[in-house]
Amino acid sequence: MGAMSNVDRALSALRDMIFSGQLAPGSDHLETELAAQLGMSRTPVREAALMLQAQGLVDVRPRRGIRVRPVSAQDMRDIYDILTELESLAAARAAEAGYCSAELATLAKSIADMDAALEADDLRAWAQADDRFHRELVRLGGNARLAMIVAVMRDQVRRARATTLFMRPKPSKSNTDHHTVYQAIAAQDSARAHATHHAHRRAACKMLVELLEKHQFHGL
Amino acid sequence: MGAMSNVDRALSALRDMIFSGQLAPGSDHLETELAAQLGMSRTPVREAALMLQAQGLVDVRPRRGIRVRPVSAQDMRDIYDILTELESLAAARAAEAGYCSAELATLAKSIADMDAALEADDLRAWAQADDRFHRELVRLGGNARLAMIVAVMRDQVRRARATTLFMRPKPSKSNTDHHTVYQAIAAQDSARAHATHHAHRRAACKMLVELLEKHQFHGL
DNA sequence: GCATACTTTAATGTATACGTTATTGCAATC
DNA sequence: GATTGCAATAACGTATACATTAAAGTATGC
Repeated sequence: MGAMSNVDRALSALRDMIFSGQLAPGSDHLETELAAQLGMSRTPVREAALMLQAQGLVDVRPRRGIRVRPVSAQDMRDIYDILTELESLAAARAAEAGYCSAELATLAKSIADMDAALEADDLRAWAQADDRFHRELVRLGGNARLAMIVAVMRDQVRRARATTLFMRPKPSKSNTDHHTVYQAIAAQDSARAHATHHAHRRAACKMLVELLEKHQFHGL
Repeated sequence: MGAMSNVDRALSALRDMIFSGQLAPGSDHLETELAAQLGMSRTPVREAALMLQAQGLVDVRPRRGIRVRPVSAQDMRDIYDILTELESLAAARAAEAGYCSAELATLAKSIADMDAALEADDLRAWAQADDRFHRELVRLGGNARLAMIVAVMRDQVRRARATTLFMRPKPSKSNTDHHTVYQAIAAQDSARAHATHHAHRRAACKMLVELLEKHQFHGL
């Protein structure tokens, strides 16, 4: 059933450790140590590390160990540039696809959840719902490769987003943006979906980069 | 010096075999066989296969072997959608960067090479120069991640492009497009660089997809 | 004291061995 | 004849052993 190989376990364990900060950004870790920690041999750890390298989460450097890649403000700008274009394209394509409201239910639900979370001042719940919104939006775009790239880019900024979550201004503008994007998609207004989401992402990027630079984070 | 590991050798050998069609799209290949062919053990072949999977060139499927991923017309559309957005963004960013003409020399050279190749009716040379143009354009965009994604996407359509190279109409429009993009970048006209390149890519996509569908390629 | 060449060491890259497991072929049954 | 269950097999996932190699430490000469 649960065809969970050791490589899968290593992958998800390492991802968790990276996102939780248990493996700090910039820190190095030997294959042997990680293998011992995870209770398996070097082989699956090594393979997992290679996959994480392909996803830009670590650098595998001969004899220096597996390094957790820190994310600078410039990295953030680069990543958001990519996210902005690709997610906006997905929004436009979703609008063109002519989904009925039933097919947009998940998207609507995540927006409602965000509103509720904002009301309740529950930022963690808000962030989760925000995640769902963006994932669903990209799924509706109907381009699997695009979805994969976006997922990888989002993973790269996950730590930074989590760290800055409580420093940000209340994301009420964000919520109205999501509403607008939703309406544009429902109305099959491709151009508006694109434009609105594009602006939404640019604003998010600006805010995050300013936060990072203001707080002098070397690498998150 | 030449720090060539077996993994590196396997990677480049497999890439060559995939691009040349020696490993046909859709075909399966056992780790053991490839290892024997490349004169090494399974380990480096396996690691190389995992990397190629991350780059979307193969699927590694337990007990069915390493499958060379075929590219359908729909894949082509998806890939070109991504390429169109990201390369156009790169063009815009390159224009904003304010490069001097010396810094744009490589770009200019590749355009000149394309013109010369077209004049000489040397399509292979034209394709090579076209490759250089797009690679350099993306490099000038200054976003390393974007460059990497674009490279991966281009690799995925490489075979299909090579196969259809001699079926295409003479790419003279393509050359004038490149000129226009170059001029926009040199003039630091970000919007025009973006718009021109965007249109250029959309046209290329349309032409390729029509070719693929007309000739009923199942997967290239 | 400093630089250089050598030794040592430790981590990786690769090969190989082995247990596990999906698939294939075959036989028995309906 | 088709189907199901079982046995055989072959490929993979993983562990481990070994070779390679870069880095660190050490001794030597100046």
